[in-house]
Amino acid sequence: MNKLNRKVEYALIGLKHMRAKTPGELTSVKELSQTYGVPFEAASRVMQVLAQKGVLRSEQGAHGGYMIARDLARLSFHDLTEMLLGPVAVARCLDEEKDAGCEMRGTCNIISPVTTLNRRLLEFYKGLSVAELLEPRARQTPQAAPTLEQEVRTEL
Amino acid sequence: MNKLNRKVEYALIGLKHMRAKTPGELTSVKELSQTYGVPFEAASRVMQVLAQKGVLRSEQGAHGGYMIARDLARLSFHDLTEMLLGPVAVARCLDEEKDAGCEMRGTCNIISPVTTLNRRLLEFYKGLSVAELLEPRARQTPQAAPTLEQEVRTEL
DNA sequence: GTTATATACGACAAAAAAGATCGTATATGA
DNA sequence: TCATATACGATCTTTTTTGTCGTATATAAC
Ligand code: SF4
Ligand code: SF4
Repeated sequence: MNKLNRKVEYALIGLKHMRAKTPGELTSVKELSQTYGVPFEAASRVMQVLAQKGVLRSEQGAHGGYMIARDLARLSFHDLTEMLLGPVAVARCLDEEKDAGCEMRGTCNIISPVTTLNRRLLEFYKGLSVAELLEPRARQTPQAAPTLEQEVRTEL
Repeated sequence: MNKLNRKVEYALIGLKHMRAKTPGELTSVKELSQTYGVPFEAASRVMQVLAQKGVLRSEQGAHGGYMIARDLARLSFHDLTEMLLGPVAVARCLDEEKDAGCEMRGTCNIISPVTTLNRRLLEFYKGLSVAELLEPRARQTPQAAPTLEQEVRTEL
């Protein structure tokens, strides 16, 4: 349920990688591909979109590459997914971009609940910044393996 | 992005339909199919799962059908999707049920962010009751939504 | 008891979406 | 000029989703 799209994963991989570099240092897609094993063409496409949207800045030529061009704290997870996958649409009848018609639009009794869910989910994604995702608040040593356990522990 | 699974839609359609009936009154899948145009077999499968999980009660025989058997205010959206689609797993490496191996598990740099996202999304879905979705006027989430893990003893 | 109608469920097939790849063009530093 | 980078349309493959079929079982109505 709710499996993340690969494009979003590639974006996060690239952003996290670039975040660790000194400002101004470039990252080529080849570097990402070799380091993390992501498919070159697919990742390249993602970076192109992010550059086009202003999240990254691209440098062409022999030693070109990408660098972060926007404060990730001001980039919500919603913004990211919208750039790559289009607007959040919990049901096909809510998707205005692609005219995905639903055959039971006339008799459907759950458009109201579905609209509610869509709104709530949207609020959730908009309130979650990419920076927050990439850098959890808890200070911790990067190399520790059992970080999964640590991070799952949430303060309530 | 984030399109709802049809199974969940069929469940919501059925639940909303049954909710409007007087207590004790049954609803057959045929009735749902004819009223809303949902495919019979698919919807039938969904209702069977919900009955098996205790959300619905089934009555066999000539004039059989289903009825709601559990307070929907105590059924979170997370519970519903878990019954029908398995646990929320934002990335395939987080899915423990199906052994969906990821080829870049060893080199991946975003397991931490992905885990964070998964946790946050889980919290969101757990805090959203089906009753609240179906009937927006009564916003009564805080009541008893979070601690449902006792009831959802899934043993297969 | 027979029958009509309902759920129960495994297995298969069609459809849709996601994901990866190919081919070619363009920019630019060395 | 050449090697290497991004840019991007088009296409193919794989995976996931969705719907259908066939058969078994339960039971109320007759
Ligand atoms: S079933 Fe109802 S809610 Fe789902 S897509 Fe069709 S119309 Fe929209
Ligand atoms: S890419 Fe990283 S996060 Fe995504 S599934 Fe593979 S290992 Fe998990």
